[in-house]
This record gives sequence, structure tokens and C-alpha cells, in this order.
Amino acid sequence: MSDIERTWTIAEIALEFGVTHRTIRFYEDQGLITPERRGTQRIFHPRDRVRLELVLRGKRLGFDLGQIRRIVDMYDQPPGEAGQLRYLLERIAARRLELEQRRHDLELTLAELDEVERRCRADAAGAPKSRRS
Amino acid sequence: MSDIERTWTIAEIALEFGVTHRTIRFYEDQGLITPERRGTQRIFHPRDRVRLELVLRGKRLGFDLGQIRRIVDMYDQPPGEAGQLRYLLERIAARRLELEQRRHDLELTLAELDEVERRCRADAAGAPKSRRS
DNA sequence: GTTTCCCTTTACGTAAACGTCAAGCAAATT
DNA sequence: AATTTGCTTGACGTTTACGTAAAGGGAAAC
Repeated sequence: MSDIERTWTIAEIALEFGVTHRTIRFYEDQGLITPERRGTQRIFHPRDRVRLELVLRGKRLGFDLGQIRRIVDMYDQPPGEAGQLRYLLERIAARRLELEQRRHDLELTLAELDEVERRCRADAAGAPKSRRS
Repeated sequence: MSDIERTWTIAEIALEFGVTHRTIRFYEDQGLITPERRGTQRIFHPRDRVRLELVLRGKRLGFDLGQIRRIVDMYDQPPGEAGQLRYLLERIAARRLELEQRRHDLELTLAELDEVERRCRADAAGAPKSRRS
């Protein structure tokens, strides 16, 4: 009776997330997503959607697919032994450092954009005749 | 005595700006810089330095070389040419949107890292299989 | 039963931004 | 003169993230 777990086809996923079939199959090749196979067809479950979401966000953040895979792999680690947990914590810490560095660069870039835009608008407004560097 | 206009060699420029010779020649191929040629050698004038500076800043801001080319070309054109300024402002606005999306993604990711870490620590405390200090 | 779709795999192609030889000129030094 | 040093021009190689075409399966529609 219930949609205990809806599933999606590759076309639906591609449309919804704004990527092509090729992209999705490529991500599967890279081990970023692992949709179920019914015969030869791919069946996408909610967890595949979550992972794809993470992948796309990682891309927007400017990570390459290798790094993205390491990131998404962190999310469904089996709660394992203490050693593994410590290792995971280490990687989380490292990733956080990276992200915070990135955030810093981002702020710098936005500030520089503001500055360029400011000068640009000054040029546009200030009856420009000649300019010095 | 009259350093009325100092010039630089490709090696000096490369060292100073932290790029390789290959990069500089590539930028020349792309029409981003046009150093003087004395015989077969390249002679860099202050204006080449200015343009290279613009190129590198554009790269830091995340523009591709095609966009950068349009931007640095503005440098030689009648200052304040309305169309060109508008183009630059458009690119800046678009880039800012991307960066702000990125900042949002960053916050989400950092928050999720916190969450993963929290669960991870709960696991470590709740089901300790081995102890280590 | 055949056409129509959607999906599949395999495989080669592409673009950006250089890297990396290879081979050679030209001035400076020995 | 010979060597070294710095610069030059091709020209092919590299990586990432897919695009694109070829060839075909399986089921649903006609």
C-alpha cells in the first residue's frame, strides 16, 4: 500500500538534478553512486539521491571527483571499530581545515570582486577621459 | 640613469609572478599579453606587467581565459566604454552569485561534518570495542 | 510482428590550461 | 673556437569531466 520506498529511473534523476545520463553513469563508474541493478537497468533509491546531492554540492565547492568520493564515503561509514572511528575523525578534521581554508579564500575573492566592481562603477560614472594604472 | 622605462626578460617576469615560461608564452598565444619582440626575444614593458597582473587576478577570481581576455582588452580601449563596462559588471555579478552559492554549500557541508563527527563520537563512546588513550 | 522508446555498454572525442620534450639560435663566457 | 646559458619555436602529452556516436536489448504500442 505505502510508497515504502519510491524508486527512480535514470531519466527522472537526470532531469531532476539537471545532469545528463552520461554524467550519472560516469559517476557510477567512479564509484560515487551505486544504484541497484534490476537486470540491466538502474534503479535509484533515496540514498542514491542523497549521494548525488552530495556529489553535486562537492562540485559546486570546487572539489574534484576523487576528493568528492572520499567525502561521500565518509557519510556511510559503518559504525565500526575504534581504530576506524579515530581514523574517520581525523579525516573529518582534515576536511574541515580544508573547507575553512576555502571559506577564507572565498571571502577574499568576494572582497576583491567588490573592489573591482567599485572601481568599475567609478569609471563608468566619473566622466572618464584618461586613466592611470 | 634614466630608467625612463625599465624592461624585463621572460625569466624575470616568470619568477616575479610565480608562473612558468610556458604559461607566459601560452598567454601570449591567447593574445592576453603582447610583449615587444627584439629579434626573437621577448621584451616586457610595464604595460605587459600590468596586463599580466590583470590576467592573474582574473584567474584568482575564477574567470576563464576567454573572459579574462575580454576584460584585459578593455584596458586598451577608450576608458569608460559603456558596453565593455557593462560586460565586466555582468561577469562580476554572475561570479558573485556562484561564489555566494558556494559559500552556502560550504556552510552546509561544515554543518554536516559536525553532524557526522557527533555521531561518530557517540559511536565511539557507546560501543567501545577497544580502548586507547 | 514490427516499430517505437528508453535504456544499455563500449569506445573514441573534446576543451582548458598548461607540461614536457626536442631541437636550435644567439649572446656571453672561457 | 668552443662551451655554456638563456631564450626560442614547434609539437605532442596530460588531466578532468564529461560529450557523442555506434550498436544493441527489452518491453510496450500499433
